[in-house]
Amino acid sequence: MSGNEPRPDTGGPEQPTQAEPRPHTGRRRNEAARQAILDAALRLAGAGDGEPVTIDAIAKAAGVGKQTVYRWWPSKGAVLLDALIDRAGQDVTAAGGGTLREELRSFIATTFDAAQRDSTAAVLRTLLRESARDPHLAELLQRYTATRRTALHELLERGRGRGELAAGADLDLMVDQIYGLFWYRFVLGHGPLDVGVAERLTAALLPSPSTVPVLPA
Amino acid sequence: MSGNEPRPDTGGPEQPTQAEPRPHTGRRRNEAARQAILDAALRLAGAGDGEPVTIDAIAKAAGVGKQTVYRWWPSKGAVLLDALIDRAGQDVTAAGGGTLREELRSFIATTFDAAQRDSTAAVLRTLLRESARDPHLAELLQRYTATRRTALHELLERGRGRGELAAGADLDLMVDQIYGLFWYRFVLGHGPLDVGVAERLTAALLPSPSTVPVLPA
Amino acid sequence: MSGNEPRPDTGGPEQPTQAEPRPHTGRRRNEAARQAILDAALRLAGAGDGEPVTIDAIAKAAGVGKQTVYRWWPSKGAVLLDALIDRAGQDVTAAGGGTLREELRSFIATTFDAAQRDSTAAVLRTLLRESARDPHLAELLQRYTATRRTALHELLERGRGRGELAAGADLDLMVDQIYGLFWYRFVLGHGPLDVGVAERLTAALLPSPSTVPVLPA
Amino acid sequence: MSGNEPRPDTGGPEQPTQAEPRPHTGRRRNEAARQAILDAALRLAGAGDGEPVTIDAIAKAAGVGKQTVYRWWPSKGAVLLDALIDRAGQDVTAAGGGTLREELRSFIATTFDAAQRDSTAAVLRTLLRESARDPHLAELLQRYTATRRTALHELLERGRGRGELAAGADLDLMVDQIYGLFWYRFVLGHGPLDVGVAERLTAALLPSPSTVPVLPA
DNA sequence: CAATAAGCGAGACGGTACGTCGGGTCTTCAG
DNA sequence: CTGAAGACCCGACGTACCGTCTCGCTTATTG
Repeated sequence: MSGNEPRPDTGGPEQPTQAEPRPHTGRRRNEAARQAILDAALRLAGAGDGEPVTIDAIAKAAGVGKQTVYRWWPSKGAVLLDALIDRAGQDVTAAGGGTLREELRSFIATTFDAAQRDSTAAVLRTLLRESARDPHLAELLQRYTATRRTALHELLERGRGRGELAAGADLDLMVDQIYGLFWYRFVLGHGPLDVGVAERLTAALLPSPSTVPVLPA
Repeated sequence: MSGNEPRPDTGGPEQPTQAEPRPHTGRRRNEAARQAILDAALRLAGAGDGEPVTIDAIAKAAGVGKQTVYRWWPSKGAVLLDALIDRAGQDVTAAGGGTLREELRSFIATTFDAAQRDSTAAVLRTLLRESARDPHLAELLQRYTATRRTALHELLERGRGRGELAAGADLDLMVDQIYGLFWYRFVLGHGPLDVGVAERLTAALLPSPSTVPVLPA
Repeated sequence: MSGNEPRPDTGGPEQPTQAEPRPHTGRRRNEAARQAILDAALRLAGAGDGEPVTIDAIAKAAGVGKQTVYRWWPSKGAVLLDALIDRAGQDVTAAGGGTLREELRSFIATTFDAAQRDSTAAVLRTLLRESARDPHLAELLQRYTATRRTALHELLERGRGRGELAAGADLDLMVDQIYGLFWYRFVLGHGPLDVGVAERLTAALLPSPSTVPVLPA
Repeated sequence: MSGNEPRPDTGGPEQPTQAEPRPHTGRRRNEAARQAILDAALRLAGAGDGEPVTIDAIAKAAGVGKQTVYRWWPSKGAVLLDALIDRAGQDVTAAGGGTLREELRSFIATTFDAAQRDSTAAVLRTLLRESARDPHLAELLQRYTATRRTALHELLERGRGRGELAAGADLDLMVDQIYGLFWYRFVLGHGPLDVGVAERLTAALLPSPSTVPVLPA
């Protein structure tokens, strides 16, 4: 396949395909090993070739013993999730500072967009796959999605606080409509997840005042 | 997919746990074996004890050779999906004959309800689990969900035809909001899927005319 | 490999590799089917490609249902043995009419020769293979070898009757020395089975009086 | 973690029927597992009940995963052969120190005897069975028989060196007469393999000078 | 001539064993 | 004392044949 470049001190996050020796660090946790594992996990999960992403495969690709993986993560999926958060977690942090409508549309569009990037998409899919088998990962994933829901929920709350949303609006329902549609389309792939959809979804959730006086006077 | 004749004799459709011999049918497919396999699959998947639902287990529980399973279904999940459609598919057939609002609320509530029944829920979860590993099942599952979406889509179309929905309404988006929320909550289990939610979801999608004159004229 | 001898008409003429329809014969045994099965068995066993020679394979190659095989032969090996006897059994019939030494050498040489012919060799090997698994075939094979031993025994007896062998000679032992060496070399293939060996074996068993003093002094 | 009960030297080579846990040895091959596998293989093959001696059965009886068998042996028969050599190989080592006639008779008798012991006979038969299907084992078996032939050949050579055999004697032929008769009778079972036969076979191969005139005057 | 009785091609069936794969635990050994 | 290496036990996988079975057909014999 590809030639083996040295991967000098693992500051470099790129393993070409296989790993080569990395100095032991004695009694303390080897950060380089941790990085190598996360890298390898992302790389394999993101390869998109539908390979099963075995623990053995990750360990081998990272040039690491299986035990070193199990020592620090409880399951394969935990590694993946960790990798995802480490690398791709900050994407949708959705800086505020506009109308609710603008913020929401931006949030949704950014979410859609982040998931479309090939590597992330593959990792997400793999995560879902694995979470089906691994209850532990399922819980981690649930916790992770909870943080995303909370972020969105707070965005909506801020909007409601500014009076841009009816006081009785069911924010949880709105959040789940957004993320539900997102995951549903993401997993099944039967419909687009682009800016247009983000736009229309925003519109559907926040009927424009001119046509639909949802908001109190 | 296939019509189910009642399997008239054999009286009890319940094999307690193990099966008893069943007559050969020569070179024709043995319908009794098919039933036994589907029964066993549902029984095991619905047991809810989180057991992995092996093919060996299904075959053994059905009193059938493994090859007989593989002869007719390409994968474990295909068996489950077939079983699900055969047994539980007709639940949400959404009888018509009311206002769009009533029909929609009923459809959603029925969908939620069907998935809440323990046996169905377990089967659905097992299906998701397996579809993670098995691309073929994933496609089957996708096809199945497509039929459900179509059903819902037609319900909405009829409503629009009766003028109960704006001509420009994005029906696909609405469908995915509904099923998206459903699957999202079903899988993650972070929120309820009860009648109240069905109600509020309906309301969110069909704003009442008094408060929101969405409809023309 | 082996040339295809014509197998002149047989009624059901040439299967090239696969069979074509052959008329049913109603309630009596279909001789054409029998021939087709024996042919197919020999062909497969003699192919030498090391294929396992399945019953299914024989049936398919003969254009015959499995049951038709099982109806007439108790096991795969029985088919092979039957085929072998039918086709190749008469080879070593060892016409008499010389001195014992000449007859014996001829018998041995003919035996060696017959087994060397590629098609026969492969069938024999397959027979041995299968007889290891199939006790029934083992018995058949034993019966068959017994007839060969008897033939050889009678040859020796005739020689002894003519005074060409000591009255106390252990004919059974001699027979087994000959056939033992034959099978041993045939199966393991570590030594030749040619005319020279036949010659030397004969000499070893029938020491010529003139050269008898094998031992020096 | 590692608190396993001692079983300090494994001295007792007999697992009654089922095995008990054995300590891991980390990344080195587990010798205890190897022993357990060989023991189990011999035990099962020697049971004489004609059971097919499955790999699963060996693994289970040895308290070992199937993979551990396949990791070290290419086939079932290789295990058996290994076991045979390990356990029973030294039997016929043919101590020297007599006349050729005595040594040869002893060698043959010992060989016959070893094969008659029930456990060994069953193992041998199983080996033959398996070597029928497994070309790899066939080769191993061939190699093994070659070592036996060599041993016998050397015995004869030593005799010839001492002048007890004619310089032109065809030792290979003699060897194959001996082992040929042995295997022939062993496999077919149509004649005895006892001391008397050993005696007569020796006499046939080494005609005593005094009695040489086999042929009538 | 119809009815009967088999042989026949076909292939599904209940089983058993196969050899492979991946998971998670364990111990050794190099640094 | 860490981390690599990899053997270990386990159990599911999907395949290959086995020998049995029933079907629907064809045809020779019988009544």
